Amino acid sequence: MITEPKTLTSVESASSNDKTAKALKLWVVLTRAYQSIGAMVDEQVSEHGLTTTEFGILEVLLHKGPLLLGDIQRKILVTSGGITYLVDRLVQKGLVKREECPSDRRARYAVLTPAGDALIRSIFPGHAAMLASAVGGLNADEQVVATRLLRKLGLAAAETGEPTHP
Amino acid sequence: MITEPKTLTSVESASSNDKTAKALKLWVVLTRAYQSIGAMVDEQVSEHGLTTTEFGILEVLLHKGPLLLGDIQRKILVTSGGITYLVDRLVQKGLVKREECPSDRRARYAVLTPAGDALIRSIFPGHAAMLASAVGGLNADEQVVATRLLRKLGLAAAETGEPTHP
DNA sequence: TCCTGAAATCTTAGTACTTGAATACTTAGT
DNA sequence: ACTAAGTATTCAAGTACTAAGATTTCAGGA
Repeated sequence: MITEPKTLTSVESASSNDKTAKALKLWVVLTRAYQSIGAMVDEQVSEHGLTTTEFGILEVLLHKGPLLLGDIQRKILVTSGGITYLVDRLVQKGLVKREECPSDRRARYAVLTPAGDALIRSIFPGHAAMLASAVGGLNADEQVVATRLLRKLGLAAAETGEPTHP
Repeated sequence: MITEPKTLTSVESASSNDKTAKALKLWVVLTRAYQSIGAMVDEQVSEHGLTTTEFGILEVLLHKGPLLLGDIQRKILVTSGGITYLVDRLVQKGLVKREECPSDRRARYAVLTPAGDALIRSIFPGHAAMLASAVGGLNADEQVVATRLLRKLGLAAAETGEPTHP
């Protein structure tokens, strides 16, 4: 093995290159994994006439109960206009209805209708099973490790991206 | 600690619940991590007047050299109409040009223009540095582990999702 | 009480694509 | 030569949003 002689600056830049190379690689595989699984989710929920975002709203309403639009918005990460538009669509499909908030007349709750409740309950088990199979390339221990690292990664990135308030 | 008595079926379903619960959690944190970092990427490339998809095309052309449109299409996962549309936009911006393929006259290469080459070279270091900072919540060892697990996850999911050809 | 700033939602206009189908041309197999 | 399949393009229509701003309501202080 022959290593090339390096000046100090080239050593520094090599070390920085290694850091950024690792970061780029991590971003690439993160993107690929997300796209692969995301495509499967898209396909499955579209069979039930829903987009993934719509499915996400029904899912969160199923598990958390009625929520203010703003709370849903923050949970699924869309703009304020987006949540209005999405809930409108779900209302048109008869899956969700709006209800007044007694303590704040600006705010509205989104609530599952019986049809919406029935639909999400009928879809959810298959969705969970599909995800279990999609992540089956990792064994249980690996899944736990991956979950821990991704949570840490996501939280740190969210902080970096969103500089602290003034 | 008191544990409830369980029938055999409820034990089985509890074990299955654990499996799907782990899968769901993994999918959630994967999505969050992707969205957090993706938002930062979007913001940075939009400062240079590019969409993330356009940036992805310039990036792959920088690192792989001229590519057939179909190759780019498969790499960035858009439709055939989409790649024509995207390359058209980059041509209009003067960043890319099309060139004939001598060995197959149906096909066209996309090639960076000097302006496109200069642009992507000027953007890329900042992009890489931003990503390095975005994934800085994980130390070097954790990044390596995360990369290995995500690669494995993505490859396995891609196989599950895309059943083998007939 | 009245004002001011901020929060919650809604409205409007626009963007970045996708879908799907039709077209033109080229290559490869028989 | 004929046929089937691959590559790119065009085009119309549609989708799933975002961005920016308007509207209504609330909360707290002068």
